[in-house]
Amino acid sequence: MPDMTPLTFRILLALADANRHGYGIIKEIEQRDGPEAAPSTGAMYLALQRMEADGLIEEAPSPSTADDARRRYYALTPAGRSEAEAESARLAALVAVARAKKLLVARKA
Amino acid sequence: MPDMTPLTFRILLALADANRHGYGIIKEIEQRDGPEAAPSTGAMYLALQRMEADGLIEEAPSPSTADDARRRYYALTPAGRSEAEAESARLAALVAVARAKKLLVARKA
DNA sequence: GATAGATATATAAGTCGCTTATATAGTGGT
DNA sequence: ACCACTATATAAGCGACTTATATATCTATC
Repeated sequence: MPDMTPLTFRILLALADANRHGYGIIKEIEQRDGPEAAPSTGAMYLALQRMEADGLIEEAPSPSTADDARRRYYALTPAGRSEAEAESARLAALVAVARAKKLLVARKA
Repeated sequence: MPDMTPLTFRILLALADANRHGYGIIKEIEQRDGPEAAPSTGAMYLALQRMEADGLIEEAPSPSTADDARRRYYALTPAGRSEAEAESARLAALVAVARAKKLLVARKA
């Protein structure tokens, strides 16, 4: 199995510190990386379905009783966290190569 | 335009410090990341064609007169280098988030 | 100088994930 | 009431990758 898609990793990353719902993940990416980087709703909900089927995430209870009933929250499974860690390490290694080849000027990560 | 594909970035990365030919890039990735991470020949040559059409790379002369005549060498264009730098920065930012969310234990990059 | 295995490039068929578009409906502010 | 925003979902189409196949050269060994 080669590496996961960039969107899959971004979703795992978003869920790493808190359970979130699809639309909330989109908004989080939008705030952090700008509106251009935000995935479409179509991509997001298809990705969530696929990731749940793959056992990377699972549905979680709403964090508040007064929450919007439409929201479907997701949490990382142990497998999902493990995959996220593995991909993080792979990306970190890639960034290290980029730095060695002078593609990154300042040490930012 | 969203982000480039992982394969595209790996190719740009491979060409960042030297001109290389398709098969050589595959072997370089295989040595650095293991046999599982190596792209298929089908993916490689299609990617090279696409990237040349997109102006990210261009064909370069053989580095040696005694070289294998079948090899087609490629070099980064200025646009290709610029894109590689931009994607490197994006990935570095992503790795920084992964580190902040405790997905990376040791500082490796 | 024949054979074998690695090297090297290329393309077709099929799969899969993302884009674009559309649909539906609840929520919150004025 | 109205309207924009929030929220999820699915279908059609496209593009990138996988798998498989084809072809040919190079290098080592016998």
